[in-house]
Amino acid sequence: MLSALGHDGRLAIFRLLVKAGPQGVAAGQIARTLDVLPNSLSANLNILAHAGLIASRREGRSIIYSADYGAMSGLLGFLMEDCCNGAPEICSPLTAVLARVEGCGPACAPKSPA
Amino acid sequence: MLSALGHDGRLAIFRLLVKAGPQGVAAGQIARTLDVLPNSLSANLNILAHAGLIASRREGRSIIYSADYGAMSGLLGFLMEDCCNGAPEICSPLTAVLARVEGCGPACAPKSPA
DNA sequence: CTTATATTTCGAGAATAATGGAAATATGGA
DNA sequence: TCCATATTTCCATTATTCTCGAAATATAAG
Repeated sequence: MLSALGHDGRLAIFRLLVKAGPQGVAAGQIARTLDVLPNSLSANLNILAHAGLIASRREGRSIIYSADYGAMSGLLGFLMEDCCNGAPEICSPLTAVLARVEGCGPACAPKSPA
Repeated sequence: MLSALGHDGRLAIFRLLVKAGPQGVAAGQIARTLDVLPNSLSANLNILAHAGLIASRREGRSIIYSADYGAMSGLLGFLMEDCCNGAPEICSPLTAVLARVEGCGPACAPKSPA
């Protein structure tokens, strides 16, 4: 997953998909938005999907891609536990980040642009 | 940073340094612990350092490498904010992770192996 | 000043990844 | 069936990264 995200284009794709929400975005629209060739995009979508970071579903002629929240959460959890185990200086600021985004919790509105 | 960590060997190095704490580990000992050639290690340490994830200091004949907690915290913060903005499903489990590592906070013991 | 230890730098070869054009597949509609 | 749209697959080229041996640098000690 880290190497999949360690690529400007793929990170941009993933960010776009996360911001788009669970409904996802069609491949063609991703290509237009990010101004990349459809075949390059397809290859990168494949890499992200193979890493488990995104999912896809067909809808008519389009194929809709969406971020896999669980996977990203798992990745962050792995990094945090792997890091915090012995390094509270890493996690401490993260509680502040979580507090700032504040919408994070079982009882929050799905979309509240800060 | 993501691409620096998106490499098995470098991730192993970084994890080792995080676990070692602020005192750091000498390059030679890293090489022995992870069983990698010293020149390969040096190249990877360079990549991690250039990404800002680790720092180095000379100590006698050895060069001691240590994890940069602030950089890792910043990376996680970026990922969390970039992701949570609109995706509480990602952050929600992370509060649980933070609660589990529990040592994370201004007033916690620096080392409490769970 | 020579020797030993620790680490880096250099350089070449191999492996891997990225890019982009062109063709192929899949779906929907006339 | 035929055409248009959407996406993928195939392929070759280029670029980047990885790996490892050998030499170079830096520090310490006798």
